[in-house]
Amino acid sequence: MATRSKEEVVQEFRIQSIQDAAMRVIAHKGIAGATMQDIAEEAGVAKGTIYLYFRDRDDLVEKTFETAITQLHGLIDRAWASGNTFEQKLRATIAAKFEFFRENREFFRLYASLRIPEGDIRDERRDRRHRGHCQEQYRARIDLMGQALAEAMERGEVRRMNPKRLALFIIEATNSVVIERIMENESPPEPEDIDLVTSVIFDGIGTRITT
Amino acid sequence: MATRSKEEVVQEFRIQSIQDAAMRVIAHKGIAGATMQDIAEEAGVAKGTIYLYFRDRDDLVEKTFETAITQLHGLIDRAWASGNTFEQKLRATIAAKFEFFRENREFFRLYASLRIPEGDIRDERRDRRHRGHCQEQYRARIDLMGQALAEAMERGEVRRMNPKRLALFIIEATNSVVIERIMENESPPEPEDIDLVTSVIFDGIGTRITT
Amino acid sequence: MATRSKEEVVQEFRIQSIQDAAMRVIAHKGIAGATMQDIAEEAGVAKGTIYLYFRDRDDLVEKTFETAITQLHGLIDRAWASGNTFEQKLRATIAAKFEFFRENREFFRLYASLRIPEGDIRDERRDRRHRGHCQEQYRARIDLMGQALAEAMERGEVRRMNPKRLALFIIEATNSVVIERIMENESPPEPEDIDLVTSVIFDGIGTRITT
Amino acid sequence: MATRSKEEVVQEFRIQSIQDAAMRVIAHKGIAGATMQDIAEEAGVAKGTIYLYFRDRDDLVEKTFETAITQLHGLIDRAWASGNTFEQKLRATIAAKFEFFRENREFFRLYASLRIPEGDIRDERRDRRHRGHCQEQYRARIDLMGQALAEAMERGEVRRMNPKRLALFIIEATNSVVIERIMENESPPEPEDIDLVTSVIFDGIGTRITT
DNA sequence: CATGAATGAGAATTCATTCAT
DNA sequence: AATGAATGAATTCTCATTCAT
Repeated sequence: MATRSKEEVVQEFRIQSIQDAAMRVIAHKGIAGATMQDIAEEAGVAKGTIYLYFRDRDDLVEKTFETAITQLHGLIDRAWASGNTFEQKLRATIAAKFEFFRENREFFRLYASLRIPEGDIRDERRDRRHRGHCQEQYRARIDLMGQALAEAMERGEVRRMNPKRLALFIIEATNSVVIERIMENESPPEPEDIDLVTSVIFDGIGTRITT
Repeated sequence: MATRSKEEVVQEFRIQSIQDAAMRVIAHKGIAGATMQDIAEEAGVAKGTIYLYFRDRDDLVEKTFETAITQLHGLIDRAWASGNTFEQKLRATIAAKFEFFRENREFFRLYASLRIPEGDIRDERRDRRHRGHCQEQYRARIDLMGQALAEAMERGEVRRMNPKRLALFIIEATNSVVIERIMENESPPEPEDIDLVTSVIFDGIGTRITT
Repeated sequence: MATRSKEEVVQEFRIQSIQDAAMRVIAHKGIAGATMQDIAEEAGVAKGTIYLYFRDRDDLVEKTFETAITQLHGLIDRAWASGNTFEQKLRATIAAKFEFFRENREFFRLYASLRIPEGDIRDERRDRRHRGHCQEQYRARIDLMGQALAEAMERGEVRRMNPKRLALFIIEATNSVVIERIMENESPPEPEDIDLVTSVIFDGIGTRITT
Repeated sequence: MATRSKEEVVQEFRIQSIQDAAMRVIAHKGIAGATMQDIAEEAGVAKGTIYLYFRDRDDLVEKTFETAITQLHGLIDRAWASGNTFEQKLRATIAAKFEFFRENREFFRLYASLRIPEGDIRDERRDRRHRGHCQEQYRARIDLMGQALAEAMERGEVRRMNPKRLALFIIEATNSVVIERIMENESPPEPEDIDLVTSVIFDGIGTRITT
């Protein structure tokens, strides 16, 4: 079994609380506006301390992204596994996202910037940083959903179409409502939004008969 | 006929070429990473020259946003007007977006950041800046689409549901594919993606019969 | 007789109106705060035009100083010549200063900075600039007053003491009231201040008998 | 005994040495000409360090003013208290000023600019800055002297006249000799100048008998 | 380990000066 | 002669990062 020394526990705690602080500050001031000083104050440590646990600012931001995304993905995975049909899975997944962002409003800015990395797209160095992990995770999630869709197509639950494209479409369309709910002052009740999204995704908006 | 003095023409040309440069640099380095020096060099003018045409960095970024978005919206409006049924309009609109971003790849970063403004969400001052115009335009587009949807519902072309929510959903879902195409090295042919998006939006992904 | 061509007249007019503008702007914004743009606008000419008449900013400021001071000194000289006794001359001189600054409130800042030049005291280059002319004029006035005092001492009108030191003292003491009047919102009537100054200078503040 | 932690001592030392550097640089280059870089170099610290102790350039200049003026006023107050008659007090005060400026030649430029603030006289914002403290102190000193004069008038030591006006006159007249001594390469011995000033102020320059 | 004072490279902005028209 | 757009050096201020305590 994994036995961790007291030092390791303390270390992990530090890392986590710094990342939490980073998330809150970034949520408040934006990624560019969040200074190391801000984050250190929010975390209740000295600026220098952050550098004991993170190589530099980029490293902190990246790791903060990853941790939070991993958390979210854990929730989503559990939600996904809970349903039987594709529709059930989708509903549960959307509900999971709603819940996560209800509890972690701060995270939305990190999440939104996940798709569009800050730096130069063509800058080779970036491939080993933000994109390296986060964009990769993003791709992986799309692939996962794509696979699930392909299987649902096999089973006849879902019409046959390009599954990866469809996955992307569904994920982003879903996210749009999540982000909207965060930015709004008051949103419709969650079930209502969940119904709308699943309903449109499954049955479309049209009135004509589908064969 | 358009009567503009030579000075006005030169001025407009300068403004446009600086904005174009800004767009390229922002696309390359991100909004936070784009320095005035970068933009000036890209535009082939001196740093100080930019300040002859834009109050400050924020003003430049904002105006660059606006100009590009206005361009895009012009295209979209024309596309929208070209169709008869809601479906035709939607297809044309998606095609217009594809075309615009095919010609203006740099713009995607500006466009993406439109939804999530930089600074503090709760900061009142932001209301008069980026958000002031761009977020407003974004809202206006959603309202427009919402109205069109409401009318289509009246006509029986579209199922009855919350039209504003649906508008948001459709716009963002559409955008997701647009952005994806930009980030990809090679995408499926445009018509294929247009088909997928319209088809899903209209008929859903499900196989069951809709009434 | 001095015959001036039309060009010379126009030229002098330009020079004068630029200097006037400079005086107003400096009075309003301070020497450091007055930009060439400000002065050009105030003068109703283009920035570049100023450089046709003045070598550079320093030259403009210096010449503006000089012209105004020469004006003031003309007034003072006339006032001085108008009196017979030293006391009469002094009273007339103070009255002249009051009048000049009542009409040219803007000038006070230039005048005040006359004593303490802006740049490095030890900077040799400055000797040929601001100090070159203005400090020189300042010295010359003190010498003049010193000489007048020496003569008054000869005539027994004034006690024997270091005349140059005394001249300095009288000039600055007088100026202090002039500047004060400018900075105040409402001052005592001019004659009152003139009485106070001459009376103190002549008879001192003490109550004991002077021999 | 003064109990200050080591940090406080270091901090005060830093503040003091930066202000000292600022004083020297301003004396050398004038207020407008003194850059943060200059001051940092003179103080032997990095530019950024200054901002750890002063909000911005204005804050540094203002605090430097204040500290030096407070020092000077301390000397003056002690000198003033040391005399019995008004004349003794005045002599001691002048001597104190001479001494202070002999030791702090650099300060004269700050001191001189105290009367004429930099910016727009009518600018309301200035009331909370330079003027805010320093002009206030200047006014306070004049009031103090005015009161002392009023009392001396009561006691019959000084003739009856507008005490505030007189105070202003005496202070500025005195200062004029102080500043002159600084600007001169070689001045008369201090006692000589002190004698001249007190003598003129008390007995005037005239030869006629005062009642 | 933790700290936070110090650093200095780098960013935005201003403005005196030039020069093509 | 007059203009004013363009320039870029110079200035203020910020903030990621280091390192002595």
